[in-house]
Amino acid sequence: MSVSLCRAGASGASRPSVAGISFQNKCGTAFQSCQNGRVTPPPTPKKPERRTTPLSRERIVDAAIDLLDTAGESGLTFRALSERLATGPGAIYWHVANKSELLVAATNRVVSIALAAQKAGQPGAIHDVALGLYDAIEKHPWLAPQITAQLSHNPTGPVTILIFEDIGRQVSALDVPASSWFTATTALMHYILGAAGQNAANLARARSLGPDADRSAYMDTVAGAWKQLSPEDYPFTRAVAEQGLDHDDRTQFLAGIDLIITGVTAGPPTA
Amino acid sequence: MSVSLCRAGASGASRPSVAGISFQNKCGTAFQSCQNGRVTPPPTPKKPERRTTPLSRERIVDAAIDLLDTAGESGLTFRALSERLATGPGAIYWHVANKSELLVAATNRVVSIALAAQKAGQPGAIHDVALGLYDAIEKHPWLAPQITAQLSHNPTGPVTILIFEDIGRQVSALDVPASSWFTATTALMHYILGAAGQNAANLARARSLGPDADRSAYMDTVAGAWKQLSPEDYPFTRAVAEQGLDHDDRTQFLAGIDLIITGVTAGPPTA
DNA sequence: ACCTGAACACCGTTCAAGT
DNA sequence: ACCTGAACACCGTTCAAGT
Repeated sequence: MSVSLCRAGASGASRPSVAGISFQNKCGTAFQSCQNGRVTPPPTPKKPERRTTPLSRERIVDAAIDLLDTAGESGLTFRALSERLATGPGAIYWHVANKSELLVAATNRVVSIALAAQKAGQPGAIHDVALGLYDAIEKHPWLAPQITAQLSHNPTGPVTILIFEDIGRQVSALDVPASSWFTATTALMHYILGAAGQNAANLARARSLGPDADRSAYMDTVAGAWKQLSPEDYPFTRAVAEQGLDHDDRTQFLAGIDLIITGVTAGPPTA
Repeated sequence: MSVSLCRAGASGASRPSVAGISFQNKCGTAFQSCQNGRVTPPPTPKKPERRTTPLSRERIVDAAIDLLDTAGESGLTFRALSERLATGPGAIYWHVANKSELLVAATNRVVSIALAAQKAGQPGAIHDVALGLYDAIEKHPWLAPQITAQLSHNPTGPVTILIFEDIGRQVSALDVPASSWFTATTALMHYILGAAGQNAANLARARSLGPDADRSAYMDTVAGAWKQLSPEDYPFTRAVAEQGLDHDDRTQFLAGIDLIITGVTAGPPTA
């Protein structure tokens, strides 16, 4: 009964200990530090001497998302975070158990908002869900790796179920037998996360090459690199580079979605 | 002309500076440390006083893969690595530029071997490629996150091209227009990495729950957790849990592959 | 040419001490 | 109840010094 210290256990409600799954796998993921010399420091609001509003889990998660967006995965640090919140690093641990939990909360927040945006059950609803995630991932480049990691580390966790449920609901609205629901939802989910993550990374890298270079210029660069490959060893990659990489990322993305949906509705080829 | 120090620049050949792509994004990824208390220390061979064979890039990569396999992503440390190699941490930097490059080399090695195993151009060849990657990822649970990260960080890097080329070659052998090659290859690639990564993580977690619990028992646990969800909020996930999660991971995996292939060969639904 | 190992600048996390 | 900030046990990486 008597728990010695409340700590982040107070936030236990948002971390359901679902049915016999023990959370012994408390590893989160983080990108290793990336010392690039001059990364223009984000315009910190002059470090207010002491914070006026009290700390809260919500404010911490807000700040974490902000830091992630502006400074990347390696930018989220308890020290940087506490500086931005005008506290010591220890203070954060009162509201959040550890970095892993913070990352889960941040991911959960962003994904929830992204999925709440779209309407349900209409034709084209799969496109809506897919694009909702696509846009969120483009806006938050750290999101795709995070989601993937949380899918792996905690298949019964909130993020996993949020996404699985949302995509799956659209799949079940399709006219397909229930036996193929799982396969279809899984395939869509992995494609969406993979392709959207790839796109977000491309975009980020395109930007880092200078503000003048846009995405399509960058894609040309990639195609250019591929064209240098030896034709004997890499005939396919060269051929694809030759026909040029698609410059409209969204139609390219949706083409993949439609491909999978076609496969779902067409049914198995042999059986 | 005169390069002051050779260092890992000697290994520059394996790190092609492809066509105008500057490698300023030298971030790799690493899981944060996971202090689980008692992780049975791997049976280190009694720490030989001093190594007899000289260090080499190859031996370092070997040891890195070994460490990754036995101690996980967080287990790969320059200190742990140098201990296993009976050196100081600094010695490794003579043969390898940094941790990122080491991770790329390890990934490249494992992927190369996995893809070299299967025969080309036969019917069912896509299954062979897919299962080759699937098995490698199952054997090396750190592989899927690594491949994904390298896909994102370096789309013209060796790992990316190796996989893209191999899958794509099978796609181009299918009877489909070249215009759909890219979409099909991309969809297959993301599905394979996502699904195989998920499976590897499940397997690892199943094992960590005790050697008695096997994979299918673990899947039952997941399904059990899903059944606890509220029927109003999560009708789909509950329905899927109700019909039970597939216990044969490989057929489940291949079902997804076939679904995508069906979509490819059936052509676009509307256009 | 290759290796050594102390040192540096970071991390996440803890915890006695304050209010 | 909530916060502070020094301290701990790590990291990756560097580099003068050795052979």
